[in-house]
Amino acid sequence: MSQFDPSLATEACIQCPIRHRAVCASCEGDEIDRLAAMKSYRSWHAGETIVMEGAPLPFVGSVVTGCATLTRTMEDGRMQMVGLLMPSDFVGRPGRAAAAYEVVAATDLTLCLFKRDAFERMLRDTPHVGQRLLEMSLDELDAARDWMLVLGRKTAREKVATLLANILRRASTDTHPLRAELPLTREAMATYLGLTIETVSRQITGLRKAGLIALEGRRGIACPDLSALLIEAGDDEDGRLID
Amino acid sequence: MSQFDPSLATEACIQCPIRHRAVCASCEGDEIDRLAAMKSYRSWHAGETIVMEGAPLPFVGSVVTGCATLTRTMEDGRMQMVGLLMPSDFVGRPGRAAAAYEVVAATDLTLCLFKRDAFERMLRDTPHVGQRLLEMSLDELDAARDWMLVLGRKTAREKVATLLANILRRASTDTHPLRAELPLTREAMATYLGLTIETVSRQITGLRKAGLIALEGRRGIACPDLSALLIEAGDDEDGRLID
DNA sequence: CACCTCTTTTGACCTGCATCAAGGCAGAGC
DNA sequence: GCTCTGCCTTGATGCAGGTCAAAAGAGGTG
Repeated sequence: MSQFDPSLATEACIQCPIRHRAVCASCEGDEIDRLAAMKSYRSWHAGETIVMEGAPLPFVGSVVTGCATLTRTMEDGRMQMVGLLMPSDFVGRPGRAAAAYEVVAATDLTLCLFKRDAFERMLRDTPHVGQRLLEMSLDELDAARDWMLVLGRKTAREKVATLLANILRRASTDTHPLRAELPLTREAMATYLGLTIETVSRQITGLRKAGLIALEGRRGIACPDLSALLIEAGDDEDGRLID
Repeated sequence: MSQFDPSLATEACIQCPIRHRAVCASCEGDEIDRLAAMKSYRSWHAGETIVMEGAPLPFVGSVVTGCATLTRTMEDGRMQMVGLLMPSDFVGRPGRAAAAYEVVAATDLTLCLFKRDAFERMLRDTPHVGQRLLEMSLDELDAARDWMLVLGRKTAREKVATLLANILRRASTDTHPLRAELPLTREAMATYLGLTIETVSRQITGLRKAGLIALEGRRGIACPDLSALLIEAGDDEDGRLID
C-alpha cells in the first residue's frame, strides 16, 4: 500500500465523497470544508487485497481512480465476483464493522476514505448525504439484480459480450472504433461471469473471429459496432449499463 | 385484486411501514398517526401480476402477508427471478416512476401501500425513515450479492438445497423436524435458481431419496436436520440467510 | 539475448444440466 | 365417483461448458 498525494485529489476526486459535487450542490459552504477535513487518501497496487472477507473494515469511502473488485468465496475455494467498483463508486458499509466481501484492487487504485464512525455521524447530521447514499445503494441493487440475470440465464458467449460491452461503454470516449483497456485479467472476468478462464478465453477468441471485437495486446480491446456486440450479449440495443 | 380489511392490519402489519415498529421506536406520537393515515392496503391472489417490467408504479410499500417475486425477462423469454419478497420486505423504489422488474404475487398477498410522492415527502421530512430504508436497502444488496454466488458457482443440487434451507429457516417455528409450506411452484424455483423445472424436480427427488428432506404433498416440506441440508448447500453450517 | 515466470490460448475429452417427450397425480367441477 | 386441467416427476438423449493438459506469448531480469 503506497501513499497518494492529496494535492492530486482536487482534480481526481471529482465526485467524492459519495459523488461530492452531486451531494454538495445542496451543501452550505462550511459543510464542504468539514467534509474535506475528514477525508484521507490511500493507494494500492494492482492485485493487492484491501480487506479480506469478514475482516474488520474501519473505513468507508469511494473510488477515486482505478478499479476494485468485490468477491465472495466458498469454503472449497469457488469464487464469485459480486461487484466491480469504478471511480465514484462507494466502498464499505455504514453500520457494519466487518467486510461482507473480499475487496481487491484490480488495477492500481486510489480510494478517498472516511473513518466509519465519523462518516456515520455525518450521515445522522447531514440528511442529504444519507439520501444520496440511499439513491446510490438502490442503483447498486438494481445493478446486482441485472447481473443475476446474466449469471442465471445467459450463455457463455452472451456473458462475455455483456461484460465487454459494459466496459466499452464505461470507458467510452466516443471514438470510432470504440476502445478500452480491460481492467480485469481473464481470471477476474471468469470470476465475475461464473465461468472458467478457458471458456472466457475461447469466447473472446470467438467474438474476435466473428469481427465483433479486435484485441490490441493483452488488455486493449476495440469494438467497431457496439450495437452488434450488444445484440450478441442478448440485450436490446439500448440495454442499460450493468455494474 | 381484492380488498384487504384494514382492521386486520393491526396484528398483521407488525413491521409496516418499512418495519414500522423499528422505525417508530424513535417516532413522536403524532408521527405514528400521520404514517397510519397515509397507509392503505391491497390484496392479490396467487399468480396475479402486480406490475409488469417497465410499467409505471405509483406506489411503494411493504409486504404484510404472503410472498411476492421480482423477475427480469429477456426479449426471447428467458426469465430470472431477482428477488423473493417476504412479510416486512419493501416493494418499489422511491425516486423512480417505473418498475425495474415484474412483480408477481407468488401466494395470496397483502401489501401495505403509500403513494410514492407522499412517501418521498415523508423521506425528506423524517430522516430516520430514510436511515431505516438505507439499512434495508444495504441488506437487500448483500442478499442479492449472496445470491450471485448461488447462481454463478453452485451446482443444481446445491442451489436447490440452498433455497429449501432458506425457506425452512424463514418459516422456522423451531419444531422438530422443521416444516414449511413452499411459497413457490417448481417453475418459480427454477426461475429463481437459474435452472429448468425438470432439474429442480430431479434435485428435490434426489434430496428426498438421500433422506435430507421429506415431502408432504406438493407444497409441504420437512427437514430432519437443517445443518445436513446446509452442508449439501455448500454453506458452512451457520451460513447466513439469503433472500 | 537468454532465461524465467506468469498470463493467455488452444486442444481433447467428459459431465452436468438442458431439451424433448411421456406419464403420474392432485384438486376442481360435474 | 369420473374427467379435465395444471402441476410435477421420470426417462432418453445431446450439447455447452468444465476439466485436464500442453503450448504460445509477454514481460521482466541479469
